[in-house]
Amino acid sequence: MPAFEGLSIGALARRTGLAVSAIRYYETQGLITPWRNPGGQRRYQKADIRRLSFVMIAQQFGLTLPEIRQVLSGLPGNRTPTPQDWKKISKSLRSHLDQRIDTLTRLRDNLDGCIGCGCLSLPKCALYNPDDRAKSYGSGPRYLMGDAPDAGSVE
Amino acid sequence: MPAFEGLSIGALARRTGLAVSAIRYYETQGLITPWRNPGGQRRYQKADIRRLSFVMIAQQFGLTLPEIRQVLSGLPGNRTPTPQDWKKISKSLRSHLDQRIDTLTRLRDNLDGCIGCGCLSLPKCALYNPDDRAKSYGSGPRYLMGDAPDAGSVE
DNA sequence: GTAATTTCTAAACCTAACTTTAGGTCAAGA
DNA sequence: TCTTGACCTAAAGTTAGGTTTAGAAATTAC
Repeated sequence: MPAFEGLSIGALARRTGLAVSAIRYYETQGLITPWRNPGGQRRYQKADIRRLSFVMIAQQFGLTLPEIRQVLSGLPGNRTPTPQDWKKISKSLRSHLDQRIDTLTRLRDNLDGCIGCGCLSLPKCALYNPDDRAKSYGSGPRYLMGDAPDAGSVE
Repeated sequence: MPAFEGLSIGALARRTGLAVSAIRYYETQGLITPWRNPGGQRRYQKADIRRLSFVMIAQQFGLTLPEIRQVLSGLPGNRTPTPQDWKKISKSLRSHLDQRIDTLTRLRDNLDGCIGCGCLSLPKCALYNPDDRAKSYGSGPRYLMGDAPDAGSVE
């Protein structure tokens, strides 16, 4: 059996279902690091199939590429990852996912409260300034669904 | 009490916490429709505060602007929406949210299965081709997390 | 030994959801 | 009235996550 010469980028693309251009792009983002053959073409380890599959799964879970890079940095750099290694970082994925589910569930419950109580216009509405507001909206508090405290009713 | 002359875009921005530029952008996307004063400046109804708040909430829930436009089209066009109207379209938001939570929960359970059984490299891994794969990856099935059926083990 | 594929790089292009900029107008207050 | 701040339009810029294009070099297939 001949020495393993590495997968070409096209072969890796076929094995993962990714586009060749996407694989090159992931390289620029530090998600995968091929070596080059004498002609300058990229060559990949078989373990990179699994690595890219992990990237795809993590993306379905809503992680950004920088986040995925962070998670992948939990893999050993000096050897091919074992199933135990993958198990470990999969758990880190899982906690990401748990958080997102919690957030959405909390938002849903808040929305239910608003539907139930008809308070859609009140500053004390449960939707007001939930923890999950990502942005900071400039200075001072903001009142979702309608009214500032001093503003009377919405027409 | 003088007639209500409408809110300026700046006033609306202050009341909702949105940037003026965002409100103008939402107009191009058909999410809000101001009228113009004699000088050509935009003027908004007070009910538009609630409308934009709804947009912001729906965005937190992960809807795109076209989707939000669709949901908002459930509001009456000929009169100011009542609390009942808002309640109705909030329920439509809720079903969006339920779907997303279901999808994520299913993905999480699949991931758990993979962590538990150590099958991360198997084509029969629960992560293989879940219903939630958004894209179609070209021709034929794809094998996530590593191996094609004929491919031997990943190194 | 050719011809057909693949791959290479660099740069431009794409969508979503906005923001920023430039140059000019409108409105409100002292 | 004058001046400042708010507003106007159009166009270009921004970020994420890629794709497309162009022209050249490497590989593979026959």
